[in-house]
Amino acid sequence: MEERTPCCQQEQVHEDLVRRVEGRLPGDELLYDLAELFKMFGDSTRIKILYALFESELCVCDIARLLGLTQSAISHQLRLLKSAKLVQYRREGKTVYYSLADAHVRSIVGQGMEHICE
Amino acid sequence: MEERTPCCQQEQVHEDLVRRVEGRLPGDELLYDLAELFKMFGDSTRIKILYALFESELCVCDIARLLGLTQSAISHQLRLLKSAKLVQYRREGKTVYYSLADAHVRSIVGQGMEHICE
DNA sequence: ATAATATATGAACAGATGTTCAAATGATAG
DNA sequence: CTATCATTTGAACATCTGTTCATATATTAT
Repeated sequence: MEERTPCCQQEQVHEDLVRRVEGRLPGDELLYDLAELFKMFGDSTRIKILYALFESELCVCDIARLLGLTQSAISHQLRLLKSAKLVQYRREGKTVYYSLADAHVRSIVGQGMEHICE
Repeated sequence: MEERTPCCQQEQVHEDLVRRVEGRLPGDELLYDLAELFKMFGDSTRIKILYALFESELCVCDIARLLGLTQSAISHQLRLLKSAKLVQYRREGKTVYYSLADAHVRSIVGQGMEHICE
């Protein structure tokens, strides 16, 4: 809330402030990876899959039936979730069962839900 | 890990399980909104903006300079973050200062960072 | 071996997203 | 009023994303 010298047009901006903030930012690569992680939560199909897995381990076609999408679509999404280490799987004969990989998933989704329910 | 009857081809699948899970899923609209929220975190420009605002309130052109993007690009992104209630702003003359809106932002981003740093 | 079934993968396409450029709005100073 | 500056907005465009369809792989049974 404190007053500050104005900003944009010349070199002497909030130059020192900007530089200080810049010094504290995590590296570009890390921030890129973080955005990639959140992209996984940023699609309603994938969010539904994760919520479903909150309740129970499920096979690919269970999820497909649950969401009303093709098995192929679900499989593509599961591959993404797997690559982000949000889900894991086990094979049982022809069937592959997926489940949550990690406790962070619940807490991230939970915090998000809290935010929108306020 | 328990064995189960197989799944996909007929009606009698994991039908009861699927129905139980279905009953516990939040409504489509809520899940859609949740995905929309996480989309906000799913872009490295916006993640950088949020991280910058962890450090300090900043004006639009500070952020533009910090990220090396046009002020227009930042403004577009801030509009999205504002509509998701992740940032707030105050006007001071010609300048508009943005800051974080809400404690959830830090905890969501923090949990995400923990996940990828494991 | 072949057939049947569950899942995975690749290509293609429509729709969404992020940036830039140009122009508009809002605020202050003269 | 006009001029100037910070920000916002709209349009255009290239890129990315999610789905479907067709096909491939993997497992089991015959």
